[in-house]
Amino acid sequence: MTATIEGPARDAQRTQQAILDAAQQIFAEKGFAATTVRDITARAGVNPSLVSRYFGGKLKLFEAALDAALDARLMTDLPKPDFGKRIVARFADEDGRVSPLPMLFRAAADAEAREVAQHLLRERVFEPLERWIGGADAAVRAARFMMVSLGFFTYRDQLPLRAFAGAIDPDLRRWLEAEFQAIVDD
Amino acid sequence: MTATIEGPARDAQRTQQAILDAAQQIFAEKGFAATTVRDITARAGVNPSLVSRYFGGKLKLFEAALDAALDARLMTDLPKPDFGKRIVARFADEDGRVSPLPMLFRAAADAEAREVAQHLLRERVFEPLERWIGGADAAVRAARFMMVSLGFFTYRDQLPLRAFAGAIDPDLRRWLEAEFQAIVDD
DNA sequence: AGTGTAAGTAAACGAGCGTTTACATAGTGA
DNA sequence: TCACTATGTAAACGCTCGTTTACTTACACT
Repeated sequence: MTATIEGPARDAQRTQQAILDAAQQIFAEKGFAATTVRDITARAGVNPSLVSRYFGGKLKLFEAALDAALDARLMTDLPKPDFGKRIVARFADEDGRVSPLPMLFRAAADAEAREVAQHLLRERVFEPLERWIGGADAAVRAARFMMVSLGFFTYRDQLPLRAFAGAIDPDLRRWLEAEFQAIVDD
Repeated sequence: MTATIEGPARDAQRTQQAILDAAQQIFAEKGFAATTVRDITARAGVNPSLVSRYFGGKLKLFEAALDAALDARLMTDLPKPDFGKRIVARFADEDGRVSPLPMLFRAAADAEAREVAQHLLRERVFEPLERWIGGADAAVRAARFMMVSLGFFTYRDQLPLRAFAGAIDPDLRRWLEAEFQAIVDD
């Protein structure tokens, strides 16, 4: 079937990675609270107790999963003149990998995971973005980015009332591109 | 102490109202999942079993609480030429009453309450707004309203990284006003 | 005044959760 | 080859939750 990497039947490192991978997927799908340890370990094919053993509990596993998913260049690698189109393309046209931003946004709504999510969001997303934007009002522009992103992801993933039957509505997409472009333009 | 309305010590109608009031407050504070039936009934000063007896369960109580909080004129009573400033003032400068919009947004993130929240959001918020805006692209404009509102409330209430130390930042406020105004302008 | 019913309470039920404990087993070095 | 240790499992613990059941109490009506 799958071309699994061979090796000894018991490998703690590989087991931890399997748990981490499953955690990233399921946390992204259902958020922190709705995801159970048994969900994750079932997908990883291991015993639920290993989450506490290897990661110190569900919350620590969540933090580790987010930390692993958070790429340093979430958006600050994009060219500013084309930022709007490029960031919407990255957000809307899923490129396969797990996007940590919705995971962070959803976790921020959960009381238990909020502290972890806020910390990572601040240090790994907001502040790099603020520095990248630069200028006197960089903080306000970064806040605008957070609001538009939050609105987009939440609306698309959690209450798609209209304009999201399959692909995103072209008019809505143009508006989003203009919004994001205006954040980096003068 | 309080000028309570007098009457018989046992009054089913008044008890139901007390539960409903407490439910509105606590659901608005903590969302659907994080609120327990015992939280609500403790504030109402009654027994937890009465939620099932009078409302048919926690979910039905949530629906009733939202339905009671949803004023028909959430925003479609505002004058369009001044819509931006007025809607931000209504959102930002809490006028005391419980705002049902954040309650709906937060509930939409919860799997169990999502159906209820989506239904109410569609029928009582989105569609009236769409009709009020009018024109060919009313649906897209209404979706823009949802996104900006979602972003604002979520950022303000759940991950205030910056620009929300106490009151809203003046620059951010001006941007929000312009965003909302652009939705109703041509 | 006494009785029937509505209103409310107390307590327990059953399920699901994260976590811990006790035990089994595979791999490794002497 | 044999013990030792790392790895993994099974089962249960303790807790919280929404809900149900059995019971008590206050009010209304004759």
